[in-house]
Amino acid sequence: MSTILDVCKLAGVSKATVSRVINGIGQVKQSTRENVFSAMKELGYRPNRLAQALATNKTHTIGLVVSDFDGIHFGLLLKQAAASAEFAKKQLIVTDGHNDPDYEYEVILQLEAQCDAVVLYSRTLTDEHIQRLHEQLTIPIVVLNRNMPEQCFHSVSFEQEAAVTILMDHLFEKGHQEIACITGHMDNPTGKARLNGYKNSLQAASIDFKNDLVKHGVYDMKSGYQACKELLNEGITFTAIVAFNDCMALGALKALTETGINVPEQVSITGIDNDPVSEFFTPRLTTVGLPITAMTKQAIELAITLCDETKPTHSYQYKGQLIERESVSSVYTAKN
Amino acid sequence: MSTILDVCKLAGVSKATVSRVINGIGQVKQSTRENVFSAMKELGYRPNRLAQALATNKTHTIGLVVSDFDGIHFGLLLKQAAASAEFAKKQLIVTDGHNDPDYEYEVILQLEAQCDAVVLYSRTLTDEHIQRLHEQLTIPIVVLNRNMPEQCFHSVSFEQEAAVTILMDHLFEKGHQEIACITGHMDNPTGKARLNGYKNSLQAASIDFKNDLVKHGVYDMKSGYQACKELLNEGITFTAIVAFNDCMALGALKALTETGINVPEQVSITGIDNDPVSEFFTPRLTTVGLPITAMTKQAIELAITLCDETKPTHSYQYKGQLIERESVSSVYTAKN
DNA sequence: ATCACCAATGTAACCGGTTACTTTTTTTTG
DNA sequence: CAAAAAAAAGTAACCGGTTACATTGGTGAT
Repeated sequence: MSTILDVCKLAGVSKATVSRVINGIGQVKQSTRENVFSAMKELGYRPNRLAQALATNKTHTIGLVVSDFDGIHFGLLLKQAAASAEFAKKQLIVTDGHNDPDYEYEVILQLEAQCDAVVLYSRTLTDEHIQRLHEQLTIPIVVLNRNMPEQCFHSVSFEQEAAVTILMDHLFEKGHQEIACITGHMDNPTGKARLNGYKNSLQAASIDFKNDLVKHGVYDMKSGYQACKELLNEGITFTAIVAFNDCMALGALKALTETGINVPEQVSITGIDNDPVSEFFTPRLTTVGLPITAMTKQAIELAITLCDETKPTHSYQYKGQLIERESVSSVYTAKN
Repeated sequence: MSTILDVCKLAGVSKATVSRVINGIGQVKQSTRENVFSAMKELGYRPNRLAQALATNKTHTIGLVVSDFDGIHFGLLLKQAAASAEFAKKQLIVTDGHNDPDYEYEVILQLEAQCDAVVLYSRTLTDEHIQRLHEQLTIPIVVLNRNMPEQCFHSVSFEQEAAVTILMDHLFEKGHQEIACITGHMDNPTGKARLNGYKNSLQAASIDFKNDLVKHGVYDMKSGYQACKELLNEGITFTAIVAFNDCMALGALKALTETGINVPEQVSITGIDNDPVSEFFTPRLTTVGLPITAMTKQAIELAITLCDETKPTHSYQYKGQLIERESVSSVYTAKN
């Protein structure tokens, strides 16, 4: 790999001049500029980003940290992040935290010198972790898809509790009263908020909360399948399932189908996310859309803005919307 | 962010000594070492990776470039890549090429200064692109999941043609003769190889190739759905579908189900990949497993090896294996 | 006490760029 | 045509580390 010195020699000028040509700033005679360009071309020269970053203290890079690469949103999330970053001519570095908070914490600290800002989509870090990071890091953080209790972060979040409320209300409207719940991880704010949505909806409808109707999953199809099997094995009656994401809802769908239970005739199912695959199952899944693409766009763009200017912290809140398909039926027609 | 100079001042030693302590090389008196450590701790110091990389010409980073973030393998691919990299204490930088060969090419060149080796999982780059990259780059490349015509690259690939052959043989065994084919992108070696598999299998079985039975998709569910709709609309008879990946097979399944055609009673469907979701559809999809996790592990480990030593180029070839589930039935029992 | 040797530490150049400041060259102006 | 102003180019310090080499100080052998 050729360096700026090779270009200097070939073009017969100093480093400063080459640098001026590269960056298009300062005064350079047209003929000199052309010489330098042709020298660069001849050598296949491209500036070393590391050296540039070190000299300017600007990396033109956004770090994106996710707790785990196999989350369901990651297709859309990464795609949009990459698109937004490219649009602003920033490099995007994506790293995962292996679902291990300590490792993830370490990864983010490591990223500090390599990025101008970080977007954090974390499931495993606690609020305290994030708080500590915020104090420790000299680069701005944008927290994505997580409701932070205090307003001291830049964040782009989703109204988790409302998402469940929307589903519950929809099911109530259809006459459902015995509604099972398949949660996600309960060790983080998202899971807790969604469960609150479930509980509060029941309370608002004056229906007793029954612990037996709640099973815990981990957001993948398999755990949804297993949770549903448990419900069935325990002989609990329910006419509908609220799963905390589409994957688990589809896993539950499989469990019911396998057992010979018709969805939605006998049991209705709902999810959250509007995962692209949900449309391809039969029946197509009724769900609450999580606008991950829009949220990601917002977060990356915010991070990019923060590279160049400081802004007062602001939280963007997104709301879910009910997407009605065929996995829910009225309980009145279902009784048979 | 504190620098090595801050540590020097606080510990009362020179940069060289601090550097020795950081890297654990050279002679340092125990008491000095302790002083330096406590100074580092007090300051929350962590070495700047960029500066280290610039000074040593070693980044301890592996670059992973994918054509597009929303490919179906990326969950497993990224997860394994991250795991293998962490295991070797290397940083992993993941970048996508937005499905644009020129952009992807540029991205890879940019990565040169930031990585010790690159793993390339590209759908859009041509063989010539890769050849040129190979000549131009000073860091080693490992090509993942792509059969390179010549042996001049490190590569980890999959026997694409054989994967289709396996499926065709399976269908022949079950008595199928009229087998439709839903391809992926035909502008790259993978698609071409798989189509060859289809054609050659037909020829080996003395069945005429019919162009009408072949529809082109783009590896996602929607295109599988549409391809299947076309087949149906054109009124072509077929008893089985070979799709070039699971997603499209599942899209086709949806199209058939919707039309009231029973799978596998009336039409059998097969895919390629063994995508985790395939097990959750009804019927569960019969497919050829693509061992993406093992392949990724191999590729990353190879790349890591190549950071430190040059090795003669070697191609690792992986074979698919038939995973029989319920989406294929015998044509004899199917006739009704 | 002298010398050799080795452990411990420091000095300074270097990695590949950027940039404030200085010097040289060219152009403008009276 | 000389002086002033503007343009063009160069010099050298700096970013935050590493490392070859030089220097210092202490130890044991003679």
